[in-house]
Amino acid sequence: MKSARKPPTMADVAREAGVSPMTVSRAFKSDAYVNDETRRAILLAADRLGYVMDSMASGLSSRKTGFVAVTIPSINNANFADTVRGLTDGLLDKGLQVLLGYTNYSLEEEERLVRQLLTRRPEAIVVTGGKHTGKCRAMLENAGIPVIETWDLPPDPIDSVVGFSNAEASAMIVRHLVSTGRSKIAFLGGDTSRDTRGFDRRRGFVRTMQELKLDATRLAEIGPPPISMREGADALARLMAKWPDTEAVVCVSDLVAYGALTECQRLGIEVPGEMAVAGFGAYEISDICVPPITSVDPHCYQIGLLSAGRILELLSDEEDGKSHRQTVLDPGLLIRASTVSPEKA
Amino acid sequence: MKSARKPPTMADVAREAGVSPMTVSRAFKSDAYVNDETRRAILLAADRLGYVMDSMASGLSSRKTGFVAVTIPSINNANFADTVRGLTDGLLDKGLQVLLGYTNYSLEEEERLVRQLLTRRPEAIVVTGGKHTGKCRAMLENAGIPVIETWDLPPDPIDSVVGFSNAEASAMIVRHLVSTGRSKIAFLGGDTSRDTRGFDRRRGFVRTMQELKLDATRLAEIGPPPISMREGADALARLMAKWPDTEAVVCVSDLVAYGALTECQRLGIEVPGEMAVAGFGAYEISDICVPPITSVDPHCYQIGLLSAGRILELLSDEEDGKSHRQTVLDPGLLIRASTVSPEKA
DNA sequence: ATGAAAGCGCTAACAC
DNA sequence: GTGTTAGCGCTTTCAT
Repeated sequence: MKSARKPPTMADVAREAGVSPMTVSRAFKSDAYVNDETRRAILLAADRLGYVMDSMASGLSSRKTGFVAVTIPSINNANFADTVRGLTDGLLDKGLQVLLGYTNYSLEEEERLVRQLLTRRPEAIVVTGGKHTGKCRAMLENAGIPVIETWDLPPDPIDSVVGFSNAEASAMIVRHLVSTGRSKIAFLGGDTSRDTRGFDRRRGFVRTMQELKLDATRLAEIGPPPISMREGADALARLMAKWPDTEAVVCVSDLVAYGALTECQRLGIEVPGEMAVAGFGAYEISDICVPPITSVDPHCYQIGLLSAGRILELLSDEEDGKSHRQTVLDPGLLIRASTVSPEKA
Repeated sequence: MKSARKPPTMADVAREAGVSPMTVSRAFKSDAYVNDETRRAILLAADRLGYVMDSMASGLSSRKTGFVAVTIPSINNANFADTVRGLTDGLLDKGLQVLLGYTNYSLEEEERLVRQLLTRRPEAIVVTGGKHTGKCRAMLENAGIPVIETWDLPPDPIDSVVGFSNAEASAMIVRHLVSTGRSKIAFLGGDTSRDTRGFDRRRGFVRTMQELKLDATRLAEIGPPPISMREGADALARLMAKWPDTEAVVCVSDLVAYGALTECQRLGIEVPGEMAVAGFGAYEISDICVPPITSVDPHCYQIGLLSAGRILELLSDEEDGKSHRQTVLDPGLLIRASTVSPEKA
């Protein structure tokens, strides 16, 4: 089909309806003053011509593009997808559209992406994480729009924050495992600083183990993110080769945890009898697998929804003064059969 | 931080660098003729001011927004995420940016979304599926840009197609199961016309079973998409309550298949000994779970990559004549232990 | 309730 | 190689 003729403009609609372009413009805004009958006629004319507004031109003129830019590390990740859903849902009625990009867990790619996104003059920008290259941070600071850092609690926030403590998430898990009588506990993943959140979870593990006077050296390396289930399985195999008496594993994500669980099944290690397995992220898999896996729920969707709320707040209020607000979420601990014996559950 | 001052314009950079705005414009295009030294000076001046191009204004003027619009049913789906990755990767060097939206598997939402996306004047649009509301189809036809329908083989395509036969995917699975000696085969999912691809998979199942003179009535209903693993598990339970002698299940997706597999484990049904389980989508889960699940690989990433290629083709060539091209992919059958006994594998 | 004029930030087209 | 002019499609502002 691909009719190469260029689409009709507001002027075309105006001519068709016998009014001025300005009236057409008003007819398309729900709030503006237009005679009901005139509006109806205009909308009809528009329909006849197959007119679709040009929001690029509209944005240029009004200085409101209707975009909210969002960066996530990976599009293929249920956790971040949920956050994006929350954002989209929270912005929908306000006429704001999410402009999404992903960084492949790389700060350099984030810088490139942020520049590209700012090029579209979004009205606000939401980034995952609180660590950025210098240039990237500068761009965000100077963009003149609300900036929300999520999924983390940066020590020196750019503007607003909607996040949680990844270190504390690990601490919760460790305390839970210790309470079930385990002490030879290992951590799988989080060895690369590329995945800052995973790194923090590992730091939280080590710190908490040390606080409890336990051996915090059982750490299995996994490659850079995205981390697959397979890598989780491999990591568990290596772990058991090195420390065969390990009683529990804290995993950087549920995907790793599930991989580890399947590896236990292959190795004939009984879960939770001989080995407790815990994950992070409250992915569906950990709820339904056999046995279900204990996990931490970071409330991904809420992160998005709260970010949207904060954006709307910042966009309406002219309170440039009291910015720098932190919204701290409390991750929930989902205790399941992978860490507690059935009779105790 | 949120400095509310509005960002610098090209004119500001021009002043700072002592040149005309036009020269600044050229300096930012890699191909244009600008003195190397002048360009360097301009880029430096831009950096000093923290200048970031306004591609909205640029797009308005040049009639090239650099957007490729994409609609997928759900953002929380590894298959569609892979297609988007393929698209993004295929468009990256050409300076085209994916503008993503999701429809929640609803044709009405698709219509709303397509209108919103067209508003941004994308240079091409990629939609998932070949079924649309009348208005939506009209908008796509009249947009004057390349339209790619994916993940399907529509009988009456709008423009280009990059897809595969969902019905044939089921046929492959059925033939495989029959070749392993099963005949009492059921289908899980695909009962709602909302999920047109799932529906087609189910149609393919029924048709193939009938062709083979087998009972094609063992069909378990599942609610509207997105379909969770849990729903797959529930469906299997209902199926076994109704037809306890079922020997194999063909599932509308790997998520359903995995849910069914776990339910078998809970019910003490041995897979593949007492029950064969097959899925669709080649999700990672089906590769790593115990036993791994036989699946169909639709080559999601390739769909995206090929769509990107087609777009670049259509955008460069002025061959409006020979449009309507169909690219048909061949899904691969991944035979795994959930349908074949270990000794036979 | 509607219209006219000006301009948003950029680039196409042409001049030099 | 660089500058000038005009204008992309819309909305702001002011007038009526």
